[in-house]
Amino acid sequence: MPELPEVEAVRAGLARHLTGRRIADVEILDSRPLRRQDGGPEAFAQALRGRAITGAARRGKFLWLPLDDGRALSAHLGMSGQLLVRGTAAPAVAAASGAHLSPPGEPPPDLTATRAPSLVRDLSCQPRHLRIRLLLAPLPGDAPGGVALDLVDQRMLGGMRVTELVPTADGAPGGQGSPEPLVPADAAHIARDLLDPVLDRAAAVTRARSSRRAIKTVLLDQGIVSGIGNIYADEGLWHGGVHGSRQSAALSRRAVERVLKATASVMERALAVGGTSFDSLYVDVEGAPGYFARSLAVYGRAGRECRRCGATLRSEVIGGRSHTSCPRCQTRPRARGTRGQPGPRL
DNA sequence: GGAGCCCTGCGA
DNA sequence: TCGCAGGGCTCC
Repeated sequence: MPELPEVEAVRAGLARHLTGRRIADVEILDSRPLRRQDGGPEAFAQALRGRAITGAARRGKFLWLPLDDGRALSAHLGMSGQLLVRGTAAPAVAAASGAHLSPPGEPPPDLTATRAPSLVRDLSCQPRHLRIRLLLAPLPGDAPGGVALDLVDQRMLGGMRVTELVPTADGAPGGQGSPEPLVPADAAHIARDLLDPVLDRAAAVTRARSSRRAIKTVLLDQGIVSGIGNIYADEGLWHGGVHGSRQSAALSRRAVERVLKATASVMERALAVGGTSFDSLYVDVEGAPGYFARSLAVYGRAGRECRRCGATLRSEVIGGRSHTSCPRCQTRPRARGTRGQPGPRL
C-alpha cells in the first residue's frame, strides 16, 4: 500500500513521463474515484480536456499534477491505487504487476534495468480495476498506439479531483516537485512530511507531544506530520524503541524526536529501493514493484522473531489500526505500581 | 478524540 | 459467510 516512499516513486515517474504533455481526452470507466469532484465526473473530464500538465508534486501521500490553467489534478491512492503510464516511446516491456518480485532473501534484480525510462504495455491492455484513463496528445517519437495515464484501483479508498491551488500557510514551496508556494485546496490541511526540507521538526515534536492520544495514532495523523502510514509507523516505533500505545504527551521530547528520526530514516531507505511492495497493490508508474518489503522489521511479521532480540513479535489494535511490536525492545506504558517493561531508556 | 463508513479481496 | 486490512473523511 502506498505511503510516502511509494507515492514519491510514483511522483518521480509522473514527472519524468508526463511533464509538458497535454491531455487529449478522459475515459471514465468507474466514477466512484471521482466522488469528491465538484460537479461530478462530467466536470472532471471537462476540466482536463485540452489542459497541459506542467509537473508532478507531492506532499505526504497527496499527489498533484499542476495544470496550465492554474488548477491541478490531485490524487490520493488510498491503499490500492496505482497510476500507470502506458505506451511511451520505447517498445513495451513485460512488467506485469508484481511479476518480478523476488522471493525473500534473494537479491533484487538490477533496478536500473527494470527502471528504464520507457516501457509499460500499450493502450490495448485494459487491466482489471482500471477506473480512469487520461489519453495524452501524441508527441514525436511516441509509440504508435498512443500514451495514457491509467488510474487502476482495486479498493477505491482514494480518488482524484480537479481542484484549485491555494497558497501554502508558511509561504514555502508546496511540497516535493513544487517550487511554487501552492498546494491543492483538498490537501491544504495536510502537514509537511518527514522528508520535506521545509518541515519544522521541532514544531512537529511539540505538536505531537501536545496530544493525549497514543503515539502510534499521532504518527498516523496527517495533520501533525504527513506521509506516515501503518507500515512505516510500526517500523519507526520499533527502530525508535517505543511501543505504539505510549501516550504521546507522556513521552520525552527526546523519545519523540528519536521516533520521528527513525521513521524518516526507514522511509529514506525504502525510497532508495523503490518503496515497499508488501503485496501486489503497490507498483510504480512503470509497473515495477519496490524491494523494501524484505527489509521490514515488524510490519507483517507478528508471531515471528524480533530481528534485534529474538523475542516473538506481537500484534494488537491501537486506534483501530493493527500494531506489530517487540515486547522486549519497545517500552510500554508503565502499569500502576510497577517499574514498567524492560527496554531502551527514554 | 473516537466510531463508522467507504470498498474489495482474501483467508479462516 | 464473516471478519479483517488499509487512509481519510464525516459525524457525533
